[in-house]
Amino acid sequence: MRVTKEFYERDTRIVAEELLGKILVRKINGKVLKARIVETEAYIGPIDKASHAYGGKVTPRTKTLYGEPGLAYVYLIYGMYYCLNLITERIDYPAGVLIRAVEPLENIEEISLLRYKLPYDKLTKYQQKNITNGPGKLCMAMAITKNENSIQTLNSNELYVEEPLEKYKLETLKVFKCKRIGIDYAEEAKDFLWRYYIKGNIHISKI
DNA sequence: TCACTGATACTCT
DNA sequence: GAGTATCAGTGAA
Repeated sequence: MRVTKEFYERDTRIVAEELLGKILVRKINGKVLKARIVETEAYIGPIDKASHAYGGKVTPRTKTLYGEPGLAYVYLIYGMYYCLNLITERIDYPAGVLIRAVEPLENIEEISLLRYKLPYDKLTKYQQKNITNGPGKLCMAMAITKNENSIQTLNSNELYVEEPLEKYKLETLKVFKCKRIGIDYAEEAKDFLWRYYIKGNIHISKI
């Protein structure tokens, strides 16, 4: 079951928290990749100096942030890496959730090839641990680029979020909150506790 | 395991 | 032209 529009039409912090444990689905080369979302961050433009759309700033890049809930917002960072966000709340309100880390569940072979060009059993322990534990890494591992920017994940069959199947449900889902990462420039906003992760999961980017 | 650093290209001023 | 919601490689412990 795919998550609904109503799921995204709520406070960004609630969406960020409830995305934990959900399944990110990506269809590529005729294969279906699935991964559990284990770490997220909320970005709420109007009140958040760390957001690209702080203070209602509109540029060609941030246009997607103002779009419908459920849209994918993909942007390039540091010239080399992509980051995936899901748009929340409502049209003309620039807010979204950054997916920071996932845990591969299905077609790990394909994920490994996309990420390292090597089969999974050829990876070092270090590579296996680092396969999807960061926003740039999971985009490499699931072939997400700026081509995927502005995809509506409520309609698309290429990229969307669904409820976990019974076998993928976590028995206990302990959520931890802390400060966000990599936004030291954001003054008071850098201290907001808008990063969420599943306690104890080894696939998060940083303790 | 940790701290440091260079790579890299796009976006906005 | 400056800055960036990051990562991998390096070298030291």
